[in-house]
Amino acid sequence: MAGPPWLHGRLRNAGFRLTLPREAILNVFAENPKHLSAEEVFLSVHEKYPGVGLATVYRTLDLLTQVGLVFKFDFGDGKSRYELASEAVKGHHHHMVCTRCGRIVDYSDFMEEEVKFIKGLEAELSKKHNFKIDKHQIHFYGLCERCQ
Amino acid sequence: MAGPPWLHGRLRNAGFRLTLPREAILNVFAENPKHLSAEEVFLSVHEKYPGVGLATVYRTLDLLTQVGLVFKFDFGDGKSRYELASEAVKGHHHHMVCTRCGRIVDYSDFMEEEVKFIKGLEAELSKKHNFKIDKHQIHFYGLCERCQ
DNA sequence: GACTAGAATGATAGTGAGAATCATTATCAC
DNA sequence: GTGATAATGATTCTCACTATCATTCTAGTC
Repeated sequence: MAGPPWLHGRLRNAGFRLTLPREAILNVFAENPKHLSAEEVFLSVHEKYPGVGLATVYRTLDLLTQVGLVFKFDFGDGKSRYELASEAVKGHHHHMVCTRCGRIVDYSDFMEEEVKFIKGLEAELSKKHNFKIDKHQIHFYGLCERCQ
Repeated sequence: MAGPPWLHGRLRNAGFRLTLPREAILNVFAENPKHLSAEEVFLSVHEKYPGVGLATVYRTLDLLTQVGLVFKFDFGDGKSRYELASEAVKGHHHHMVCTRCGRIVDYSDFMEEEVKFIKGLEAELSKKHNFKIDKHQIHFYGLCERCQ
């Protein structure tokens, strides 16, 4: 595996080593840019690299989240989901979650207004409550097209 | 226990029975209007009514959430949290979660602007994606005053 | 008020996501 | 290349929550 310099740099700078499982896991996201659960990542990695264990997947997902390469989401179905940060940034979007079938619909409409609004709110709240905000999540819940 | 008519009505209308555990659990929220985990509710109920089991607490919390008397939140610490809906409505607020100590800080500043903005966004999204939105959650994550 | 269908309960076992453990292996500064 | 030590894989463990089922309680009917 090549080991893209941006990954290498990102990990090394934070004092972590570049290993095959870590590359393999990141590649899964690159090939499948969606909201993946740890289980799904594990199955995907396992196809190409059967040696990679589930524990390593969990550890690596935590690591990548810490380092900021991956975003972690919780949509309330009992399992965390992960998404490549570069994807999320390139096409910044939020999520609508179907409370019946669990489908997650991305939307990127009105993001400019939304981001602008949220950033302003963040600034005000940080100041007033002395809370150092570094991340936000907005989720809409309801019924998707198919489940209504 | 008296059995407040609003509770009685709310449950009966939905085809559910009024039972002591259900009243007891609702009373816990009335006495302690915060974001309680199922475990915390269980311990609280258990003091006055040791007969009420954990399974019933979980079932009842689900029920109350369904009926709309209680809101369910997930702040990403592995356990769901619940809050009396009337409280939440009376003092509509959102949450900031400390990623170090897990503390949850409520804020109700700028709610009017926020609600107005979100409602507009909801309407647009519903129309465009044919998604029937009935609930939203906004969470800010970061470091609280004490943890910075 | 007694009777009854069936909803709700409590005790307990089961499930499943994720964390902890530890001996072994791989990375990388030198 | 070598060695310190970070990372891994296999496994076990934890713990929030669900399923099961015999028993109890609610509420409508008489």
